[in-house]
Amino acid sequence: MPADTKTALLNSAERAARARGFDGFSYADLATDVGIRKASIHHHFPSKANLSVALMRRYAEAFETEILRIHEEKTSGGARLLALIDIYREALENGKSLCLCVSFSSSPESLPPEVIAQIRQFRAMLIGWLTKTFEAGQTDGSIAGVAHPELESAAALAVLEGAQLAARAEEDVVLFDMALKLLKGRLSG
Amino acid sequence: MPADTKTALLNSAERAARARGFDGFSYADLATDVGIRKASIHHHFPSKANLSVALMRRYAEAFETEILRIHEEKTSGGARLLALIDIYREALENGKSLCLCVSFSSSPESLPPEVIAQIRQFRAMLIGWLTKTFEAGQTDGSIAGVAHPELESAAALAVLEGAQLAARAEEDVVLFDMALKLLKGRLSG
DNA sequence: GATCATCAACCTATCAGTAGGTAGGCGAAT
DNA sequence: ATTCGCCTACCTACTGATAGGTTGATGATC
Repeated sequence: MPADTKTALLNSAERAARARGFDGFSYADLATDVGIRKASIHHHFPSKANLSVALMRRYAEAFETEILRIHEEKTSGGARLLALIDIYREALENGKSLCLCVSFSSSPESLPPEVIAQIRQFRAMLIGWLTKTFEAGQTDGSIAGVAHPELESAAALAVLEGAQLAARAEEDVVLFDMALKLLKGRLSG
Repeated sequence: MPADTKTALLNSAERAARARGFDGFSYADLATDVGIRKASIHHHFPSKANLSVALMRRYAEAFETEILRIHEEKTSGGARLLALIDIYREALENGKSLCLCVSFSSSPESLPPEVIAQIRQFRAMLIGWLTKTFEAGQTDGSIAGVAHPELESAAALAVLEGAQLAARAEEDVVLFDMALKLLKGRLSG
């Protein structure tokens, strides 16, 4: 669809990676999906490692933009956290897909060190945002029972990612909802 | 080491699957590791799908035995939960390995439906055990702030699995410890 | 007690398929 | 005239899997 082939390749690769993992799609799949020849992909992304870096960079940038937008749009910590939970739930697409970070985290041995560094940086950024969010929720009372914002954020991210993994494996979004129910029960505002 | 070649294959495959994922090892790898020819593996496990089923069955049985043992050895809910957390932490092997369930959950598309069913059953069993454990901790006061044991257990399992995934991806066991710190802080006895 | 069939366990050799990647050429746009 | 985007045509490496054969042990039969 996009006039830009490179973007079309990134879109196709991201969809595939999130649904079937980084090892779960090939240049042949991409070529078929986008409508060019397999070898032509190498013109845009010389290697699959190269593609993975571009994929992760685009994803991290888009994600950061989105949570900064949430931070501006929503005023309470509780509302912000709920919005993030919704992002992870939507990314599941009824148990058929993961967010790219979880997908890539599932097969680190297939990724170049550069992507591992990107993943580390992405998670650190997200933990930072979450810590601010829990602090806000602690102050404004929109998240119940917060004593240690930093520990809460580490636990919350693990729940989000773990719940997504389980829900996708069993193709049942209820597993995600069950795992998040406790946290959501603490939110208001 | 084991006189039994089949057991040696299972051991090698489990180690490989937990370290590099189910797609991360081949019959060739197994053959080299165990010291027989690649084709001979098919004598014991006709297909890789077949092997995955055997792997998951053995794992689930061993795991269930272990948590039943914990249930008998430890008297308080808090002590039992702590023992389970330790199992997951040990399985990480300093960020180089996952428990088999998380590893398999990372690549469901490579596994036969039978294994997906085994995974579902395994998680249900574990959730059941965890719910009992949170109930015990609620009653005996060894786990603080328990209001909904079933929701606690779903969240706890997600944290354990998510924390393991992240810690392995970044090869840093501190990520696991951080994610579990909040829960561990609620335990006593 | 020697022969015989059966079996598990393993072998060599090879299969078709797919992976990511490369070389070199062609046409259109700048 | 050069660069860009894409092509055809390949390549090497490796995947899981198969066919068919060898070995040695076991147990029954004569």
